[in-house]
Amino acid sequence: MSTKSAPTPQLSGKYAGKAASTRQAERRQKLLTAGIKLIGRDGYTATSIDAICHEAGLTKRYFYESFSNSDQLLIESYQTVTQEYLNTIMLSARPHLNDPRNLVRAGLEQAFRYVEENPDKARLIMIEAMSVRSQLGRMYGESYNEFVELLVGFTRPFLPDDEPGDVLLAVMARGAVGAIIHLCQGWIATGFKQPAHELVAGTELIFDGMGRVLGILA
Amino acid sequence: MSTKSAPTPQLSGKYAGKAASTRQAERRQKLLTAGIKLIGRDGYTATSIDAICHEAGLTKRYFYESFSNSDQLLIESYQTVTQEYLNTIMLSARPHLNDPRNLVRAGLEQAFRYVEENPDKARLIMIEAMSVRSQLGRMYGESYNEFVELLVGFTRPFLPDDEPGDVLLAVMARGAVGAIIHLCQGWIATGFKQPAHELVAGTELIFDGMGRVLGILA
DNA sequence: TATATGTGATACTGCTTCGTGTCAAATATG
DNA sequence: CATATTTGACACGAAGCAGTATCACATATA
Repeated sequence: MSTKSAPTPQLSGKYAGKAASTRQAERRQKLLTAGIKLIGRDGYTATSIDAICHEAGLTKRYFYESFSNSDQLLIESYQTVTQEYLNTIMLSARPHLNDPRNLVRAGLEQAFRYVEENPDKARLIMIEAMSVRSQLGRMYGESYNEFVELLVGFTRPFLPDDEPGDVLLAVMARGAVGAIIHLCQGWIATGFKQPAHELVAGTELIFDGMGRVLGILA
Repeated sequence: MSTKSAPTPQLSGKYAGKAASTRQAERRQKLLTAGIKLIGRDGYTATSIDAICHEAGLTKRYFYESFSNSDQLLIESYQTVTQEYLNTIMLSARPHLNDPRNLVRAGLEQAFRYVEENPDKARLIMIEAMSVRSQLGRMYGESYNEFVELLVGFTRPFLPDDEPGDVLLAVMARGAVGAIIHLCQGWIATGFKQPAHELVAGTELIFDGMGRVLGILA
């Protein structure tokens, strides 16, 4: 059919000096950042795909290049921020692995500090993700289990032999995580009026009590 | 203008043997019941006004007769169910007002039992209300404060003089409520697989620890 | 029976969003 | 310069929902 010379130019896929995969990854990251910001600030239902693209400086075509729909973006935003949150807490706690009281204090201080310093991200993972999680069904198991496991991992080295059993220990850890989350939710909703140190101190007392029940603290 | 005789019939507003106000109240109740069921079962964003009206056996006209929009219905559904939840817990706890351990146990047992017996209602007040609450801004203060106050009220009679101060006591109470709510959220999301008594026992341990910290329990 | 009001079904307008498609400009390659 | 790909701006159809309006029928009163 075609008698054209077919010079087949541009096979590398480079554009603006970057490879195709690089540009694609950058676009995806921009969308993720925009999604975290807008969903965290305005809420999931109030955030349209168009708004995210506008915030990211891209068009819808590139949204669907990286995500099949807005649910996918929410899930990935959630996982990204959760991981970051977890990492900062672990980093703060790591220097005190041998001292239960300072371990708890350092972890709690960072847990609340991160929320105050990143209110949008905190709102995303602590408030917005909840409703969708229930509809998406899955992912609740994963949701805060990483925190629970972190907590149990920190606790285990100090446990005496007559611990109350893994089942109850897991329930207590989940409850403790719930206490922190709930306090943060209220803190966010009331504009961080209460000083962080009060929240830390109160939460410390709860952990203190659990430590006594578990036979870790006097 | 009008030379009509104007016989002014039907001033009572009765219909189907009932007064206008009665019929109106019945319709409102039907809508509220339908809203609680559907929002709790399908989620707030997935529930349209049409669906609520269909479930209630009414038409949209009567929805707007009783509620200005779906937010109003959600708020009222939330308040209604929350009050009911609170009442059942208070009823179960009342016989044990002089015994901290049994007081806690009876309250917790009912707190979890209600959730298992009324999953839709529990999902409404524990999951669906959260996201909207944050958007509606207000109402977080009110949200679980009633539970917190209930808890503090139950606790106060047993407190020694050297309690850690109202501020910390309030933080602890909010944390405790958060622990219960979070455990219930996970319980709902995983289809009530875990036996209720395990959740009760684990939560009891948390309360036990707080009781020790507060000087109530040995 | 005649009239006025309550009720139910449904149509309709307006709006928003999703997901896709089109087209011209920008950039790379020969 | 010529051609192919990438990009950005925007248009378009389909769908869903909110809120209102219309019309026929049912019920109450005289």
